[in-house]
Amino acid sequence: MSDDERASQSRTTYRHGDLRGALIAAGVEMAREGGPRAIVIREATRRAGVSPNAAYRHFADRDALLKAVSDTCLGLAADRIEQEQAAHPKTGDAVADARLQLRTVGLGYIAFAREEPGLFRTAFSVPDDLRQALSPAKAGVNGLTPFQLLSLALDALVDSGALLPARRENAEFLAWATVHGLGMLVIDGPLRGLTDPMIDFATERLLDMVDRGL
Amino acid sequence: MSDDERASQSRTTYRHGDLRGALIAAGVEMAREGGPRAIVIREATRRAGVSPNAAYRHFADRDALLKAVSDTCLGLAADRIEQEQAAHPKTGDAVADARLQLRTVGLGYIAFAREEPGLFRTAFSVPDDLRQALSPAKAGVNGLTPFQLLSLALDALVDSGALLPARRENAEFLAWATVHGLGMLVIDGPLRGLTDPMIDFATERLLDMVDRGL
DNA sequence: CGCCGATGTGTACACTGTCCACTACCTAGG
DNA sequence: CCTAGGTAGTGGACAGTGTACACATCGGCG
Repeated sequence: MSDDERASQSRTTYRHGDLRGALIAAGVEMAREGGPRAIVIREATRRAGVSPNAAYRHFADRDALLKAVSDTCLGLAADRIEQEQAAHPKTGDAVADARLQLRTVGLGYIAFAREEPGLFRTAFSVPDDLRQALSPAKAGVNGLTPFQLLSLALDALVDSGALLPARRENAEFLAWATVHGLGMLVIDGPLRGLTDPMIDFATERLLDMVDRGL
Repeated sequence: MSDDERASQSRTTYRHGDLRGALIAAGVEMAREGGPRAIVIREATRRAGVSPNAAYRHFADRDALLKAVSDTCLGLAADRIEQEQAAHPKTGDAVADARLQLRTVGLGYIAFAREEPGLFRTAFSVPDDLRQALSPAKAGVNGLTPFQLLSLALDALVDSGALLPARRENAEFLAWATVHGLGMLVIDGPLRGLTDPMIDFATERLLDMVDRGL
């Protein structure tokens, strides 16, 4: 019987084993269904089979738990982006590949927002800062954060010659803002009622716009 | 002594006069400082000088109040956009004016996000739908919603010949998503730490991108 | 004038975040 | 091997929240 198994059912030991991780996992699950507002300390401890106050050994307060869950969600976003990139193999043409790499970042990002709106909203429900955009806590399984994946794509674009170095600086902001906005508007902004094909189409046009306008 | 004055201090009448409006106003004030999460029924009733349950005569639950406050915030955003437009008088050149009109929508939108982050977040904290984007509840003092202001700007762009009609369809989504994303990232996303000039610069570049890429 | 529907009050309950004192356990040092 | 001390989890308590239910008050309409 592994530690995980022991932790998930009624445990026999006094110590939990990985309560911090269990609380975050519970938080992710609640966020998946109800967004950031659904993250509730007492419910998380209940799911971890532990008394409410045990959470305070690992998180200063609810906001600290929310922050940890939010970081985890960003990591999941990174995973989704990488999954999209894996689904679009390179062709060998450096320029085309670089442009595709940037496009897949956007596609994966939007896909994550649409597939996991609760997690997406949670990821951005907590004030952040550029200095922390590279924090390993926000990274996916491959150790890269969404911001890093975007930066890499833009670097590749410059390397291939498809983007002038003068236009490279801070291009992250433009690309990110564009795609982020679409994600937000699609999941609970005015674009919510749109059919899937319509969203697909809008996504393509948006990415075209970035491609052309960057 | 006006109704407003009577309502704001300890009232003498049993009836409040405009409790619904007072609760929304209180909600806006709380949202201004603490965002959507700070909107609290009991506190709103306290500020209105009324018992907690009185709110339930006017709102089904907290979410209903939140929704009403959110709509009001959208109206305030519309006002801020119109203010920006008023600050950029027309030149007489139809093409230049149309492009400026679109740009001022973006500028006003971002300005609102930066000046009133709490209200901005509140405006988009409630799931919405395109069918309600024109609802008068979301309109500013001139009766237009932000969405309508954007649509008008795009129409002007087509009329002036600066935008091909084929590209007009659903262009709202692209323009809105772009600017909305920047707003979100600036107020509590990774772009938060940026200095004002940096944000100004990013805004200009973003609007250039839309102008070029639409 | 009297009644009735709309508006506000009072009481109550379940639930939350979080503080405090306490307990069970693990482990390093003798 | 035993003990001291820190770490992790428990139990009880409190203030504050959303909200249901029954009741009080009042303005306007017949």
